Amino acid sequence: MNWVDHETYIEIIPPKEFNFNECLIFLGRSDQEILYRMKEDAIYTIIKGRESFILCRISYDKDVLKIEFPNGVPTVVEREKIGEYIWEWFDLERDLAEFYRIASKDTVLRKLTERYHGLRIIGIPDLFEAFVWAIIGQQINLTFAYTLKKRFVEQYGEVLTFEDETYWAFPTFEKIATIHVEELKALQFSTRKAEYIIGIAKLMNNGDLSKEFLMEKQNYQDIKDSLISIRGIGAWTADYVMMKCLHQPSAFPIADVGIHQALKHLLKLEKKPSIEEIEKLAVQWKGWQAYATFYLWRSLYDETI
DNA sequence: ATCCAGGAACTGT
DNA sequence: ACAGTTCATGGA
Repeated sequence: MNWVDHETYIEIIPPKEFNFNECLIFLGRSDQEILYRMKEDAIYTIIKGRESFILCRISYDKDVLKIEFPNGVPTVVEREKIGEYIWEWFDLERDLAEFYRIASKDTVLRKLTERYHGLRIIGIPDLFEAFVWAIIGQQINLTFAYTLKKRFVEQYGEVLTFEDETYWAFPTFEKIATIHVEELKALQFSTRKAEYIIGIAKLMNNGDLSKEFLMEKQNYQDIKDSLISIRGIGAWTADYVMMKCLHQPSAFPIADVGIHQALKHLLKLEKKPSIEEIEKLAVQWKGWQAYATFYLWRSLYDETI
């Protein structure tokens, strides 16, 4: 992490290919989002400190990310931890030079990387949150997915109120490991999804599953194999989590209907491409499938492309 | 009403 | 290993 601690606030110096406006667009994509809010070109969210939650205001000026703490300044250890979280959240460690080199020679990606230059994968650093969001999103429309997420967070998450605004933190696996399937069904989760989510919370609570455990693995396939062995996690969810949480650049949720839609639109196809057709296109994306996917998703909420 | 949505497990071959 | 079926629930 490249940062400067100013004690009452911190600054994060992102790599050169970074577009903060794209972060604002991505994070503002649903008005049902509950884990962060946008105000005056800044992002407000709460991040867990040693004991309490710390309200963070993230803004961008003169090529630097500025993180302020409207609700009180955290300790130096917490400030560094918050910096690391944001560094990871916006995938600032990644050097995009090779991706852009590949993209410049690719008919699909060239347009996207020109248009969204500096867009980075906005991740989900918390493993449990990544699992839950992926499972919620299985086979339902995104609008309903956000509704379910909002209910879940409001029911089991922690809340912080500051100056008449309410900020929510995602529920912990410790908490969800103690609830029952019927409770989630009451929030209109399907029986299956309720079982999957509580099952994963229990695995994590027992220490049988953690981000550290997964990150220790040597390669993409090892991680994917161990993810798929978990009930409720198929190929799509495994790749989604590897892309959004585990920073695997080769992660590629190829069955994703969003990818299919984006390609159909970009290539002006009559119908959505088959998996085989996508595999053919994606040969050139090798090593950067996760970024290709994220840029394709980005094009879905762009009317002008 | 009908199709579909950022799928996965289950069943049968 | 592969294909077809079932589950599940709201959005458009």
